[in-house]
Amino acid sequence: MPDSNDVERCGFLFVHQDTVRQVTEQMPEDEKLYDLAELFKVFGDSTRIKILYALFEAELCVCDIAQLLGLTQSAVSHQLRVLKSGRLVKPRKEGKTVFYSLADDHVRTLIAQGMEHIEE
Amino acid sequence: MPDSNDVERCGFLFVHQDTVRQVTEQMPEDEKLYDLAELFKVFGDSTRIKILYALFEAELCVCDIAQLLGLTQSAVSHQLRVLKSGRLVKPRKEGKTVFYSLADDHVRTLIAQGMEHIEE
DNA sequence: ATAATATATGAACAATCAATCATATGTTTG
DNA sequence: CAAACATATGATTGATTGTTCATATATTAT
Repeated sequence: MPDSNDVERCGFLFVHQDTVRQVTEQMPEDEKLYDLAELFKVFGDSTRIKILYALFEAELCVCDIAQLLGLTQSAVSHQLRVLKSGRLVKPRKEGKTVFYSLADDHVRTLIAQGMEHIEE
Repeated sequence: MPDSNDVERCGFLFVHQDTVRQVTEQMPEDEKLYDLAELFKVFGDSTRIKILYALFEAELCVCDIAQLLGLTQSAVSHQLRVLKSGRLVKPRKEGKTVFYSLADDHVRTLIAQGMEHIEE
């Protein structure tokens, strides 16, 4: 029987205060959860995934990527902007050309982990 | 100077046929890339991220999650449906109550990796 | 059987987003 | 300087998405 500290709703929640406290305590702050969702959102588009995969093997310029994936230059540029603001790719300017490469190894790791889940 | 096999566009692409071949060869099939994007899309919402975090510590029923996160039962149910179809959570029915828990460890790993990227 | 409870589902609406088109910026070449 | 080229950006549009509200389904209790 729940004691006076317990708020009984749907028969379960708050029946075990310690579990609730544990869940609440380990929950990161809202802003972090929001940022995390934003990060995954960047991965959540097949065009951007393709661009990242293309950059797995080589540094490529915008035009290269567009040709390789059969996309318009504009579409690629817009998506690179998203990837860049998520710090997943980084640009290197060389004259009028801009080469993009993966920003760090988290990109590879995350995609690899995702693939594992898909393929299991 | 590019040889006859090279198609010169924007000055770079197809200048090095081997790089292009390498990029093309390691690129997974379109359907897999699409599925991968779909998976990340599931992680790409702060409500769903919150639900997953709540399930890190404990198996919870729909009503528990709703109360814990200050959401309506309907909203939670709709999102659990998305998480379930992405095989990120699994239900366990007990009478009229349905308890949800994380489907496997990829969820934890992926979120942990994402957090690393956010926090660096 | 009826009421109460927990969850699921369908329709509707506002918000977000990716692609497109047109154009701007910036760099090199003649 | 003007033309050509690589990339970036802004506006628009069709499509997708998360929440809400109302209701349906399923299980338990009276």
